[in-house]
Amino acid sequence: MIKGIKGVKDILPEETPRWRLIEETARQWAVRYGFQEIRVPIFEVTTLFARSIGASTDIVEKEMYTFQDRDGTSLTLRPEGTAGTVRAFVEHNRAADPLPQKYFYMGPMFRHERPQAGRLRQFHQFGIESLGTSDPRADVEVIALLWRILSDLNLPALTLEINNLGYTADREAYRPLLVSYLTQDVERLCGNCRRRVETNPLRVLDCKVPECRAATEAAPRLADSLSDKARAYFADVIAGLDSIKIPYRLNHRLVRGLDYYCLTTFEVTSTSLGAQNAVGAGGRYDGLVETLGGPSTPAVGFALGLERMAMMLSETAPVALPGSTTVYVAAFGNQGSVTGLAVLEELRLAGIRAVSDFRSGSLKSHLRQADRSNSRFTLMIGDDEVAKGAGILRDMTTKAQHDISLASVSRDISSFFHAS
RNA sequence: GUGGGUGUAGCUCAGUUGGUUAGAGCGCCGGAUUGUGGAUCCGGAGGUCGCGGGUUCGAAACCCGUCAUCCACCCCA
Repeated sequence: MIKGIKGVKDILPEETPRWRLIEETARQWAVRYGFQEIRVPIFEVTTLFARSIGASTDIVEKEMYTFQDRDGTSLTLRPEGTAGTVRAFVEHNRAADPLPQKYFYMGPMFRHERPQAGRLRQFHQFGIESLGTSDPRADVEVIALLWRILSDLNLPALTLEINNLGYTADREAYRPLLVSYLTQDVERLCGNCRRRVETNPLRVLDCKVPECRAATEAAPRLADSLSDKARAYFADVIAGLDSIKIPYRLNHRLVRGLDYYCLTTFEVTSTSLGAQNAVGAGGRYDGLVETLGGPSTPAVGFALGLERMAMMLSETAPVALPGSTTVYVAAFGNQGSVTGLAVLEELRLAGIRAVSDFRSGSLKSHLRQADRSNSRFTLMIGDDEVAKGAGILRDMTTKAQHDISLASVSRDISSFFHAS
């Protein structure tokens, strides 16, 4: 038997209503906030991701699905959505468009990681990018949208954490301070963090290993190295969140994994998720557009993990199953079967939801299927009915039965619906 | 990449210190006087016991390997 690929899941019909609810809620809120949908390719030239996400990140170093095209160029299945969106923005010179550029997207992402609860190799994200606005209110708007989507779905036990990473220059100034502090006694750090001191010292701050947390407790804080401009910007973001009553918690340890973030970073986690507890996260990335060859363009955005949302949704609200079918056509016997097929089609053309189980030969088994399919009515058509030119419409709850002329089924049934 | 748990019917799981044709519940199909559903009763279909070796007179069970899956580390949405 050919099986699906490790870490790649099927979303079966029982689950799709839940997914639709999530997707439609996200889409609806994004549109309400003035975002427009963009659809970008699922694979891109490898250098796009290497350059935007950061060459020394785990994603680029060991998690990308990279392969060669026939002409030898290196292509990669997108591990996240921002790079492709920004590439499209630059490529189509959207910066020249005077309107605020606010996009949302959703779709599959790919990362070669070890599968775990809430972590898959093909997973789905809903993301938004607000391009061209450096006003703190743009940050607030983005965070508000994120919070609204999650709250609207009633997802449990959510916490929004926010931090200020400052400008690149601020981090440049802070980095040596932190490094010299950390190198004082490297022995206290976990193996990973010892390496990080060299490669990406800021990441040491949000290491979960208790020893590392203790070691960094008294470390110099990025907040103290921030420029006045960065502080002022962040203060405005905070004030904005307060004014529209978005609950948040400051977390000076919050350092995002992707290289392109600056100033505002944020993350929403839930305690109901297990180890992979981030539902959504994002931040400002003012330098990225320029890095990718576009004009200097400020930007903020976030991404939501759809399967993590789906996990949480199943705990709280069981989503209604697909709406019940309306008419079950029970066609049996030689003449009945032939007529039934035509009637079935006619009902559908008339906009009526109609089903039938072609395996059933007896009226009894048809009725069982009708019951199982949750149909409100069953239209019974046997040879006798064909001879009479009238089928029998049975209301499955009241068991009342009425003759329906086969010559004008769809019209007669429609009027019958309105009557009942 | 590392560690631990689990692999028996479509699903959830039993299977006693290794012992005959491997079971249950649910689901599925059929029947209970000839064309009327859900309940009940009866019957039926469906399993290479993940796979490959090994130990044994005998393995679903014990040993080794392997694969899959889940959870955790790591990392992240």
